[in-house]
Amino acid sequence: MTVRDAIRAGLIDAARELGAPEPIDPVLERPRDPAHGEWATNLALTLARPLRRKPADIARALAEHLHLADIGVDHVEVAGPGFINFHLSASANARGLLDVVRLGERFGRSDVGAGRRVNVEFVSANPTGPLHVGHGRQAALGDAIASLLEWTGWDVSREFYYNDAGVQITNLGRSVQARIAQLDGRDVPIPEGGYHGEYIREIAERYVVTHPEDPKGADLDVITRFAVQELRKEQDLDLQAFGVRFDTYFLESSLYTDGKVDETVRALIAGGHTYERDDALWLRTTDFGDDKDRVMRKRDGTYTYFVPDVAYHVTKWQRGFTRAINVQGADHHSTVVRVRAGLQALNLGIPAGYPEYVLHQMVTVMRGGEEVKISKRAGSYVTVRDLVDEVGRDAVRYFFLMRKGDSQLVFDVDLARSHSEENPIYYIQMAHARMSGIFRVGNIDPASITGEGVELDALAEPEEQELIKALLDFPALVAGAAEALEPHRVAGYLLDTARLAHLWYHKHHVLNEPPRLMNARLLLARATQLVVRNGLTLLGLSAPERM
RNA sequence: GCGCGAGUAGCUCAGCUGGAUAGAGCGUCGGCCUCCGGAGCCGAAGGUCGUGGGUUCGAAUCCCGCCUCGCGCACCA
Repeated sequence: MTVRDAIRAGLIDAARELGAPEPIDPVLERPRDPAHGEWATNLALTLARPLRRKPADIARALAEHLHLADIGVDHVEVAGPGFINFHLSASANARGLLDVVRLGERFGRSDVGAGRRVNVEFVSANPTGPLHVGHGRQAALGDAIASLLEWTGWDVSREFYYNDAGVQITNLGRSVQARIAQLDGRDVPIPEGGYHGEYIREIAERYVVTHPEDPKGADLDVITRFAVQELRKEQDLDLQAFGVRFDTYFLESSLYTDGKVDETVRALIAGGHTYERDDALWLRTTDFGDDKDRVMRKRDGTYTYFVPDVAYHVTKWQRGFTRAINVQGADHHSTVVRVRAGLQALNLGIPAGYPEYVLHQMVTVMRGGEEVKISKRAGSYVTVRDLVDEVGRDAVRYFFLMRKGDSQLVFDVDLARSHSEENPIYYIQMAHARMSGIFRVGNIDPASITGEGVELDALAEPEEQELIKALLDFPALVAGAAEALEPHRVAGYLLDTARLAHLWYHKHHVLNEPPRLMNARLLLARATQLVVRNGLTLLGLSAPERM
């Protein structure tokens, strides 16, 4: 039992003695000001109304009923409008370090997920071009969210959905076909809505080489399949460079070949929320909160994109994912209501909030103080691989994760590639490297640090007490970030913790101190190394031993 | 016009799901350390949290109106 849990239990008992109504759920938080102790609760403030007493009186009464000396609470004080502050002894605060080294790489994990299955879909780029910076943000975000869920006990499956059917794919094939014709000396323009990038020309060149039987590019089907295959290969290389792996690649085309789309349409019609108008088939999505109804089947007999989308999500449900999370760019937010409406119209017992969406805003790239213009149509844009090649995988991933998805992200290439302490990823990794350096220089195996026999009250310096608090907060932070699906909290936490680690390292020495002090500080160094490493690992970042 | 998101220090952004005197980095200013260096340390200034109401013991956080910016508003995905 942690000190925090013990305080909580004591508060519940004390509140009960005062006649507080059940359930009693005291909130314990870290006071902003270290002078307010290690923990504080607003319990008295929340009990003021039901008990019809002044908060400060309740706080004093609670404090009198608390018996916490044996768990290391040095003293308790009532402050402000009725907060109760708990001041721990140095050793009580540091006791948690023993858990850190005991749990090692597992410190920070928890089990709220209880092994339930969750599907995390992200990137899902159309195979019509290389992955650009927006996909990069999504790859980093999706992978980190998946990782957060794993850390909190979920059975996670990472999924990539390929839109390899539809108009855009047709445009891709025609674009390549036009380039083949141009190679053949004919003046054929890129069709309207087509793709102009240099990579299209390269695919055309490869097609001609690998398909000697079709030098004029007559077979559009074969060309299209070839182009999709080539681009998928390219995207795989992009993802590989980024260190992201998927468990499942789901092809939209399979929904057609397996009859899932027709099946879904029949089920939607049977569900009674469809109607015919103007030679088209409509779904009454307004029954489920949409602002207007949507066409399912167009006049030309083909389906609109959201029909296969619904069919796709039915397969997720049928594959046993009672929870599904989609990470997408905010420019796709109009699909949210439609997909959910489609699923509701099927009457399959799928919850109304299924699937969950994490939408992220746009990315702009800055280099030399100027914005790098991105234009997909003109074929000039920064790809994920360009970025990884230029600044390294860790910097790219961290920069994409350090802002919350809701805010637009400015990617400063110059900062990302700099090896200075202004660069947050460098600064964090340096903290880890420094801790590792202590063990290297001292010729001590960090894994041998168990904390056994360490005199914890030796860790009495303010920098040590602050660092310890931060380290012990890691599991709660991971749990909160996972619940909110917000990896940026981990990124920010690592930066804050690294700062505390550097401050401690600058001011105090570990090696060559008297044994009592050295052993205690080795424990702290080991715990710091582990927590920073665990956080980096969680975000898909490396934790170098030296830099 | 409608929907979603954002608006917090000069700049880039946090703010732990409603708590105490709103924080960090960079930048600015002042001081210190330094054999070497793409260095380091300490301190200070800097805020009507876009704005006007509301909810309550208490609001940057929740609700409503308005303003500004971004993204969407196709029988494209």
